[in-house]
Amino acid sequence: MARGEETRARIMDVAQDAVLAKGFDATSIEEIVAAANITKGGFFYHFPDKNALAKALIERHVSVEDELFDDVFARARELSDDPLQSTLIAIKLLAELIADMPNGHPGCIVATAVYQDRLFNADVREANKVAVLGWRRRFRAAIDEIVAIYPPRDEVDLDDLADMVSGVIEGGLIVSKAVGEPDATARQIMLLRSYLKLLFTPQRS
Amino acid sequence: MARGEETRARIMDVAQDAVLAKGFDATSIEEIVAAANITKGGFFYHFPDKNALAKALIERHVSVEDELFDDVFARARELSDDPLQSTLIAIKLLAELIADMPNGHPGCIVATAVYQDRLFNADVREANKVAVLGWRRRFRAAIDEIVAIYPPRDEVDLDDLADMVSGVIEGGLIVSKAVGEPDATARQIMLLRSYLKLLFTPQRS
DNA sequence: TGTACATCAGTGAACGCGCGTTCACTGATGTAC
DNA sequence: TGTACATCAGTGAACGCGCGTTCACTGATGTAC
Repeated sequence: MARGEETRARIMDVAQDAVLAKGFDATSIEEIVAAANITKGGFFYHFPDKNALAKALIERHVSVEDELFDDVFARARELSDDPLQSTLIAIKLLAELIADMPNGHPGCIVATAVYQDRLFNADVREANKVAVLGWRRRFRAAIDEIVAIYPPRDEVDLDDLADMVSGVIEGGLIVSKAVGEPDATARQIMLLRSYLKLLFTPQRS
Repeated sequence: MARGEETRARIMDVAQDAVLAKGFDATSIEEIVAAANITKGGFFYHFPDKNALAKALIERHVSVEDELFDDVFARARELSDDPLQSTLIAIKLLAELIADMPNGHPGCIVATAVYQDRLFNADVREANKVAVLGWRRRFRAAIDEIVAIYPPRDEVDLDDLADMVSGVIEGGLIVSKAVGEPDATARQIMLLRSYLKLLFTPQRS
């Protein structure tokens, strides 16, 4: 990594921790640079203003999650050729990944941005929207493959069903953090898996 | 309403709108008192400090939601004696209530508090935890009634299932706000209803 | 290979503004006798 | 019924601190000839 890139990443790492714990406005540049061992001037060398940091955090978060989803679905595909089975496997792998995080998943930057959107300019809000729509497209594609073989056993809108993946994760994180049960998120994801199983598994008889 | 109570409620109303849109730290007392037509001194007559406002907002939000849930489940119970049917009706009523909100549901104070919990003292975090555990207890009671008659068709933990109600609503709000589709939350709630239907409806044959 | 210059990745001091909180005070309403 | 006093529901000015941002500067590394 180039000389400056390493510092930039360190700034974003400490900023992300703080933003997830206190929100964006309450996270001061002062404390970020202290934790990252640089000066304020150094911060403004990497980011023109505080809003640019928010945008960078969202975009990095999304690309990290995208890689994670790509990885999980690819591994699942290797384990089964059936689209329903491989999706169920992927969701289980995802739950296991989240369950294995030592102090629980740290939370989702997108969620914090949604509840602080009047702080940000249109750029940041757009990045947030694009992120969630990207997840919808991704999961919708997996669902389309399933539906082509297994007709759903209840009337559902497939985009809504795709959104449910993001929704259950986001909601699971909130419940998990509120009650202080780090693995609650993973268990919520397993319930979503149970739903997909019931919805698409053909009726025996 | 007593003379001071009306002012206190007005402070909380304007504060809640601002907190849901910008987060707690970014919501200044200055702007709250401007919107509520009082002076800063007036604010500190009603709340010893800003943390007390947060706690009051959470507690009021929870009691409002509790009343709403009580109402919805009571109305559903009148429409069916069967615990499964009445729960499915209650969830549908809930979705309709949220769908009918003009600009979408404004969001959940509990969610904002979870993602800003380092701002608050233990009091506020405890109020938040109590809120979510209260919802768990409430929905768990409804589920227990169902399970007594209809065995679940997949292996699920009933507390997790109870948490799923809060989770799907919280997650639905985030997705809804992120993509700018006010009725997305209601549609997510209907998917949860679909899950409960599939999970508990006895197999035909 | 050496030298001159440009760029990179910061430092460190200064700025003005808005924030949460305090406090002495006030005018309207309620209560005791 | 009138008066004295207490309480309620605020006002308004002041405070000190920390914030985001700017800017002139610097030392280390890279590049051209």
